[in-house]
Amino acid sequence: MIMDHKALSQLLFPDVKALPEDMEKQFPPRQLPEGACVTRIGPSPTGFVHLGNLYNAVIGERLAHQSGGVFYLRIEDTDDKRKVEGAVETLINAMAYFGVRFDEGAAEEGDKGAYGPYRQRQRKDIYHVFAKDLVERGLAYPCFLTAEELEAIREEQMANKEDPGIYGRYAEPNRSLTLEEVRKKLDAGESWVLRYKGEMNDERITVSDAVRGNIEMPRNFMDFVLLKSDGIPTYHFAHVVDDHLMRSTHVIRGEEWISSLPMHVELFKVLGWEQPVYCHTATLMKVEPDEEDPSKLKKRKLSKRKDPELALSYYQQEGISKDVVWEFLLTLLNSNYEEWRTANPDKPYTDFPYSISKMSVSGALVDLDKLRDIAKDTIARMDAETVYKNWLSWCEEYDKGYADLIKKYPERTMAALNVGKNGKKPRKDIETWKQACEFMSFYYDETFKVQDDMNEQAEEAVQKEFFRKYLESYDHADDSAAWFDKVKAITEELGFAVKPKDFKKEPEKYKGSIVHITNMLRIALTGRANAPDIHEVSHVLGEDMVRARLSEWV
RNA sequence: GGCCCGUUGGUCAAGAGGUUAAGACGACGCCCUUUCACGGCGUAAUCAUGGGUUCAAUUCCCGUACGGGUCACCA
Repeated sequence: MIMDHKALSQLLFPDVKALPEDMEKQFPPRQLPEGACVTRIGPSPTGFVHLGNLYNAVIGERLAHQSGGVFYLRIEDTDDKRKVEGAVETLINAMAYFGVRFDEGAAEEGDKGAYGPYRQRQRKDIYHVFAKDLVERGLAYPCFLTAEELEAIREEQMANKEDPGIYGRYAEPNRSLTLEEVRKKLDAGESWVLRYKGEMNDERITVSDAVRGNIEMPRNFMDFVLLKSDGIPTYHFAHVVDDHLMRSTHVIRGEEWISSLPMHVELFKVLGWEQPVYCHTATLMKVEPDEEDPSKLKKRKLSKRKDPELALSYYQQEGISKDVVWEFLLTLLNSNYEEWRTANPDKPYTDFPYSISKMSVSGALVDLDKLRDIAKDTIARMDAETVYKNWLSWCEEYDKGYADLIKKYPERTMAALNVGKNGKKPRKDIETWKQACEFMSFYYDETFKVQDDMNEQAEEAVQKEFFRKYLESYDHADDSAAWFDKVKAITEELGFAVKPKDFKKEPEKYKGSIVHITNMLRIALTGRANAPDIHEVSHVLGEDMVRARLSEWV
C-alpha cells in the first residue's frame, strides 16, 4: 500500500496552515545594492562566550558593513538541555563591550528587524511549515525509535564495523509505517522525531567554500533528524530555513561544520533554495608543551576548561580594550592587516579592505605576546581623552575604588595620560586597563607606594645629601633644560659621572653615574626606577607633592 | 575506524613552477638615551616526508607521517 503523504502531513501537523510560499512572501528578498553581503552570527546561549564567537563576528561584521549589507544576531537556542538562564543577556553584553554592531536581530530590548523573530525557539511555526511540506512531498517521515533502540542499533553497527546512524535497513521499519500505524502510535502518545529521507547511492558533491575552495565529499545518505521530539528543529534544519528566510548571503562558521555540509546542501536542494556562500573558519589553537615529552611543543584546540583566554570574559576582566581585540583579530584574519596598519596608523579599522580570500585556512594560534604588543601600540595611538574615557569606564565596572580615584583627580589624570605623548614617539606604557591602574598608581597619594630599592642607587648618606641639595635648588618654574642643568650640577658635586659612558669606562673614578641620581628621583617621585620623564611627571604632580615626596628621604 | 580539512622559522604568516623564500611577534646583539621605555640597526631561525611530472618544485599530482575536525533528538 502506498503511503498517502498528504494525509500523513495533516496527521503530523494538523495546525499548520501556512504554505512555503506564504513564508517567501512574508520574508521577501532584501532590497540591497549589488554585492551587499548579509551575514550573521548564530551563537547558542550556553553562558560561555567564546573568542571564536567574536572571531566570526568580526568577519561577518566587516563583510556586511563594508559592502553596504546587513549584519544580524540570531540566537540558536534549539538545545533545551544546554540552556542557561541569562545567557542571552551575557552574550549581548559581551558583543556590546567589544563594539560589535548589529543592524538586526536579538537585542536587549527585544528583537529588531523585519526578518524575525531572531530566536529559534520562537520560530517553531516557521520550521513546521517546511517540515509539513517535506512530509507531504514524501521526503520526511516520523520516526518512533526510542533511545534504547537507537543504542542497540549503534552497538550492532559498531560490531559490524558499519557507519553509525539511521539509514538503509535501519531506517526501513519506521519509513514503511502505514498511516494507520502512525496514527495509533500518535494516539498512544509515543514520542517521535521527524527524519529526512536520505538516499543511498555513491554520488559525491562539491561545495565551494570561500576560504578553502572546493570541498568534495560523499553526498548525504543518512536519515538525519529535522525536528526533535519537542518539535524544535535540529541545527541543520534551522540553519537552512533561517539563513534562507533571513536572506543570508554568507554563512561564516567554524570548520567543525564542514562535515555536516552534505546535509545542508541536500536540504537547500530539495527546498529549491539557493545556497549561501560558505566560509568555514579555522579553529583557534594554542601551543603547549607535550604532556608525554615536555621538550616538544604541541598544537591543540583551545579548550574551555584549560584556557581562560578563550572566554571573552577574560578580555573584559583583564581590561583588554575592545580596539585591541579588534586589531588582534584583524591581524589574525587578514595577514596584510598589519602592513596596512603600519601604513595607515591613524585610520579606523573600518577603512581596511577586508577580504575573505586572504583568510588563513589552518588553525591560528592565540599568541598572548603578540596581543600585548598590539595592545601597547593601539593604546599608544589613542589620544589621552580616549584613553581616559575607556579606562574609566572599565574601572566603573571592575574596580570601583579606582574609578572614584580617577574622578577625584580628573585634571591630574588627564595630564598624566598626556605624559610622553608629545613628540613623534609616544611611550607605550599601557597595555590593559587593569595594568593601567597599576602603572598610574604613583600619580595619587592614595595608591602611591615605593616599590624599587633606593639603596641600589646609592648609599643612604649620599641619598640624604642628594635630596637635600636637590630640594634646595629646586624651582618648580624651571623649564626642562634649566631643571636638567641643575641635576647635572648636583651630579658633579656629589662625585657622580654626568655621562653614563664615563662611568662605564672608569667606574673607580666615580661614586656612580647620573643614572643613579635620576633613578633616585624616579624612585622618590614614582616609587620605581622605570617611569616616564621626571620633569614632566613633576609638573603633573605639582610642587607640593614633589616636595613632600622628596622630603621623605632627607 | 570511515569521511573531511590542514602542515613555510619558536609563534603568526606572505609568496610564486625559476625569488638572496617578504613582513610582524618573540629571542639575542649593537646604537640612541638622564633610568626604564620608545625608536633605529643587525643576528640566528622555516618550506613535514617519500615518490612522480618537469630543463626546473617549497609551489602541480600520488602515497606516508603528523596535527585537527566530525561521525547525537549538541550547536
